[in-house]
Amino acid sequence: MRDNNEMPGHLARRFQQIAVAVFLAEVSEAGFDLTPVQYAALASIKANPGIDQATLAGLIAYDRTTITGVVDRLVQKNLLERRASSRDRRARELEITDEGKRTLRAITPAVEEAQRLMLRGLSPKEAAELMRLMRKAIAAGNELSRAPLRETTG
Amino acid sequence: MRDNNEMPGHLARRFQQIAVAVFLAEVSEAGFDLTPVQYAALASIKANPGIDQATLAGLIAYDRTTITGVVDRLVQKNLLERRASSRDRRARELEITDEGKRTLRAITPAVEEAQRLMLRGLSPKEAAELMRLMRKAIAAGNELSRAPLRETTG
DNA sequence: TACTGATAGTCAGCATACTGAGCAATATCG
DNA sequence: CGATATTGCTCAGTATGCTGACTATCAGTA
Repeated sequence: MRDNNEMPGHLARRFQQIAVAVFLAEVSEAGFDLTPVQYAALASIKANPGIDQATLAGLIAYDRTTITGVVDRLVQKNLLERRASSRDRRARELEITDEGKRTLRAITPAVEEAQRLMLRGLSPKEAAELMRLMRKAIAAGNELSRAPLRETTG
Repeated sequence: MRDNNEMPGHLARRFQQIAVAVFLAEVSEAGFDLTPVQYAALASIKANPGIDQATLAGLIAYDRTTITGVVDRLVQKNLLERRASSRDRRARELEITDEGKRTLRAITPAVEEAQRLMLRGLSPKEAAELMRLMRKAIAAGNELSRAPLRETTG
């Protein structure tokens, strides 16, 4: 069998596994209980008030069915409000609450530290190169997953 | 907010998301129903007959509790046998079945093609560099997840 | 041998992620 | 306008992955 270390799929999973562990550890240490996708959703909603779930899903490249549950839990935690859209009665408009904004501000240093920590084995130049190569591979494969990135907000 | 494209955690998740989608698509097209972890487990057990679950988990860097379910499903599909160890009555020895060997052989080209496809946006040199950098980052963060890689078979 | 600690496996519970299906509402085109 | 296609969201079902707890067993030691 081919060595796992020669399988990009294995390396991708492993790197992401560590990234998630580092994220949760830093966030937990800072006194918060927020997952990576919950953070990404919260930040995107703050930057795009009133965004609907489908557009949000496209912005952070998550499946719509996953976003339903994520938003459920953020609403449960009083970090988000979900209300019916007036323009399109199928859609749900998402708005961050004051508590959501406070949480986002307070948690950001831990998130930044986590991003730094997950690359701690690399020099700054290597870290930049890793990110460039991941971006390039991702761009080429964007349409291959069910949840591609969609850059448009409208 | 920092751009998602500047967050290594986001890029890691996205790359892995595409890697899994490509893997499942290729394997499905080849007529099989096997997930990445199921493939990794099957291949490791073939290479290490009679391995116990904890050692297997260490070899492919999965959590023990995840491996329990994975092995359950592989046994269900008649690709594995799980039996009590004679040396250590806590342990379960894992053995690949003939059908498991046939499946592994038949599925390998699809798996190789998936590994190639998930890097299709990169030149060979870039692909090699991406893998080197992921390996380096992973090595530095190995102990940060609950399921670190353990290279020993004994 | 009795005690203590570590290890192998499982389980309950939770949160992603996916497939496929379904409903309601909107957009499009004849 | 009316039929059709598309879109936004949700749900059921399945499979990872994790935390924390539990049982059974083993290993080391007083």
